[in-house]
Amino acid sequence: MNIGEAAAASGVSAKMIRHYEQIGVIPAAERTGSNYRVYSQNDVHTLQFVRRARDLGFSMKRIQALLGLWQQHRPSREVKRLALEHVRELEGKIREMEAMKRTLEQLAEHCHGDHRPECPILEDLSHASSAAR
Amino acid sequence: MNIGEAAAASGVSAKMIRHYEQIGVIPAAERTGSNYRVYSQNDVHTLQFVRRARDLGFSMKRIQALLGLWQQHRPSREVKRLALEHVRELEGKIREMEAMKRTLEQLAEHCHGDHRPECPILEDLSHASSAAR
DNA sequence: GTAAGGCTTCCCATTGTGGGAAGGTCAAGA
DNA sequence: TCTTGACCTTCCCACAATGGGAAGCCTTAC
Repeated sequence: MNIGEAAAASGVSAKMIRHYEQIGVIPAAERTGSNYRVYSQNDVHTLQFVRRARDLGFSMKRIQALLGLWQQHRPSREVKRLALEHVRELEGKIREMEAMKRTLEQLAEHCHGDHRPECPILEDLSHASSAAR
Repeated sequence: MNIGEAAAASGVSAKMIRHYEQIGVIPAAERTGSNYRVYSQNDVHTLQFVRRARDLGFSMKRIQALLGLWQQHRPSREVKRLALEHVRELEGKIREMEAMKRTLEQLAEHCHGDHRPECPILEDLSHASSAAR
């Protein structure tokens, strides 16, 4: 099948399929005589794997690693390690964002939000001192 | 003072100060005869404002808006609106990431993480069907 | 005067995705 | 057979925010 069909079947845009090929996450597809990329059912499966991993927030680097582990039937140890590393990063980002959110909510709570220019939010921003990260 | 000093005093790197000037978030600094940028205490204050807003996760677009509202003593209504918009976006991202985290933790929990290649994480990725976003 | 360190601009890289242009290809219908 | 529309190709540009580094000018202290 052509790239468009593979894109529809995998949920990865044609643009992205070419990109993944270019950065080496997936191998270069075979070509027809007229230089069209050709995909098999198996390739679509690989693309679905990538898609799902992206949906779970994995970086392309880790996805490449996961793909390798999957296709070569390597020990699950590595897979679990990668996944838990990712979970730890997610946790870090979540905590950061929650701290921001809390700070902003507290500031906004005390902001009248009316015609007056006085505003605890601007107060905070203009007297930088507290730490949110 | 020169850009290096302003950077040290504001916590914004010289590189970033030039960038903010270039994209119009801060006005172009005055120059000395030898083309060095010159900053006042007031400029540093503005940079600190930007820094703090970045720490709270605001996008540069919103920071530009906030700076305008601050410097022109505009009604706090707008400020509050911008802040709450940002909070809502943070919430959305936090929820997304928590969903990913939950999914991954559940999958990892059932992964032996040993020498065997069987792994529920790879199982999930290769049978894409569930939705995480 | 010279050396060190600061400043200037310009280009490149990151991460993941998309838009769009210019041009080749293919299939179906008139 | 010719045309047309839909598809494919590559190449460049964009986003947001940040950093690295090069080449060259300026300043300051010794």
